[in-house]
Amino acid sequence: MALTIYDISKKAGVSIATVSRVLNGSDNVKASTREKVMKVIEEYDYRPNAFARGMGLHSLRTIGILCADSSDMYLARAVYLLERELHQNGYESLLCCTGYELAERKEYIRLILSKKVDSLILVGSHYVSDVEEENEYIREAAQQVPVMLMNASYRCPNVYCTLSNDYASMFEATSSLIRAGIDDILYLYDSNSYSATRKLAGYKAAMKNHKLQNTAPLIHYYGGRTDQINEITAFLQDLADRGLSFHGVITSDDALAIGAVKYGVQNNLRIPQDLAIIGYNNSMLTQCTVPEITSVDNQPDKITHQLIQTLLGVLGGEEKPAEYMFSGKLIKRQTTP
Amino acid sequence: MALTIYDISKKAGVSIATVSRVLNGSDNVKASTREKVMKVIEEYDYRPNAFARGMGLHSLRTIGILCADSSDMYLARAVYLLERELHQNGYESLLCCTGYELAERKEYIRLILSKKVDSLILVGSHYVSDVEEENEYIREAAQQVPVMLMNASYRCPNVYCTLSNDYASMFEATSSLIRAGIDDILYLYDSNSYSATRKLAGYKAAMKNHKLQNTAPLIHYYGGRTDQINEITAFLQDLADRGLSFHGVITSDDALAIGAVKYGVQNNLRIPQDLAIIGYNNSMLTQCTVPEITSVDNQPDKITHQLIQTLLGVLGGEEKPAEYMFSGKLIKRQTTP
DNA sequence: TTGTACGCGTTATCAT
DNA sequence: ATGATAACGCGTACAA
Repeated sequence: MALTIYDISKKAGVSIATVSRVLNGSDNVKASTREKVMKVIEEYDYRPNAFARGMGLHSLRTIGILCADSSDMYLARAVYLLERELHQNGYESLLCCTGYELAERKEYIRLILSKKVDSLILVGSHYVSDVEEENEYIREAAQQVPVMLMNASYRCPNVYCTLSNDYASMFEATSSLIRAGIDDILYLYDSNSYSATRKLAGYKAAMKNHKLQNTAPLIHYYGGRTDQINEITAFLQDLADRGLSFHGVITSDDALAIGAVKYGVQNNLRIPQDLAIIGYNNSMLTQCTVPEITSVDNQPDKITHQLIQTLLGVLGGEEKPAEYMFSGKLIKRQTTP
Repeated sequence: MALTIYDISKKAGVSIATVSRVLNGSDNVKASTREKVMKVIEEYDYRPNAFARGMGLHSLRTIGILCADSSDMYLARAVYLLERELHQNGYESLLCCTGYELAERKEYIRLILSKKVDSLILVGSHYVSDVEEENEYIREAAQQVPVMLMNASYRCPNVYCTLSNDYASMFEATSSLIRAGIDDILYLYDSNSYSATRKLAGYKAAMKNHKLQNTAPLIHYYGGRTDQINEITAFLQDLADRGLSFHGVITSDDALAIGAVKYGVQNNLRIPQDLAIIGYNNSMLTQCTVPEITSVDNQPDKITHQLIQTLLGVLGGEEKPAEYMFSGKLIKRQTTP
């Protein structure tokens, strides 16, 4: 059995209260006493029991990080950054891969809240739905602990959002192609999440802004798996075979853009002259093809950093803005003029 | 304040012992009593306090998943699979991104053990060193909880290993190129971990097996970041510029293989006739290039599944083998003859 | 089958 | 500055 605070107090010849004070860095301890106790603690490598500690403090300094799929490149990066910064600040991370189903998400959150986490971080905009009643579970969670949303926006007490301005980024990306003289820009996406909706809106607005109204035939949803690049290529090939004409492709994700590059190569199209391509997320995938892919960097590093800072502030009792918005950057490479 | 077991017991008109029995599925409860208690529990959505529960049970059903960097594609996949299967079996996952430094790893493990996890899963072979004293921390951890190693091997009581036979996979990959008539096979790697060492040994053995002794000039360590593909390409270009001749490249990771493909394309080499390439991990990267990359699938799905099954067995008090070894598969694509 | 009473290892509140 | 002691909320012998 592991040592308890009683054992240490006996060995050090003090009361458990004093040991506790030393442990928690209280000022009210004589230097010599503190030293004496510390010596015993180190000698026996004593660590306070986490459960008992949690009972006393009503916290184990643990944060629940929820994401649909932590093997997704973008989400994985976010989770990594969040965990590292939390750890630096003395918090541990309970990882929850909830999948994309609402029911599963709900159940997972109920469970995790009963484990007494200090806060919940919802990574990715899949957690916010257009249907208000599907967001009810967020409201409920926020009644117990602060809820942090990464890349989604939802107004509710005790919910804090940190996100990238996907609308503006996509507006700018689309506009840049139009300015280069490309009219028929295919928009390819694979999600209906909050941020996906914002991206699409940015594309539409840019097209409309340049009097390109009839975008409906150019907007396509790819429902397959994004790690099956060849299926994406086939999807585009099929569209072309059916007579759709396009000289630009903008995608909601770099993987989709890879499919577009392969489609172009496969059809001996000159890139970017015959086919310009812009991806999203500025992942390492953009460097994997020849030519390399122009993409939007929405700065996950900055977002995660701000999110954690906000969280620490909130946990410390500070008042914090309910929403932080960052701008993305178009990183030009070889698939655009 | 949240409800306690006392509140529930009062409302249900029973003692806390009975509520506890209902909660923990004891048989010794009359059906009608159980129903009565359950009704109250559900009515108030009562959840037992996790800390108090942990104290009683000496467990919160939490597993520590440690990996150097959860944004690495391969590790991210493994973490995801582990978390999902643990969750299905009623365990939560404490994620720890420890980085690649020994000191940091040690400190992280000490911390995490004090949080009373039921077991530690060390993902990736970086955790096992050639230097025995650098593995001391594993022995110590194993004295407290079962330690599961994914893709590494280390013999020690209470340590269980589940891994892929990287030696055999690399032996086979190398042999296949040699059989195709390629003698000068460059070996490019980026790690000195346990599994990296095994891979290299497999390459060497295959070369030696075919009387190709002088491999030293062909073996190269790339110390840069693997998500900077262009640096990898430049690295190979530099080797070629210095007069090194090679018609095959085998890499310890798919990202490195991407660099090789780009090197080939850049120099107008015919792939695979002038330059054959084999990657490792069979990640989505293999499908990102033209031509697509032949790679080794070391079946992370099977490994993680077995690892969890072993873990559950061990936690349940069963006797389990100390090591499980899986075979990899060479997935042939377009970069090999 | 059910209830009582104690133990678990802390933190926190009083005294002193 | 230090010590005694009461919570904290649950599990579980043991008793009934």
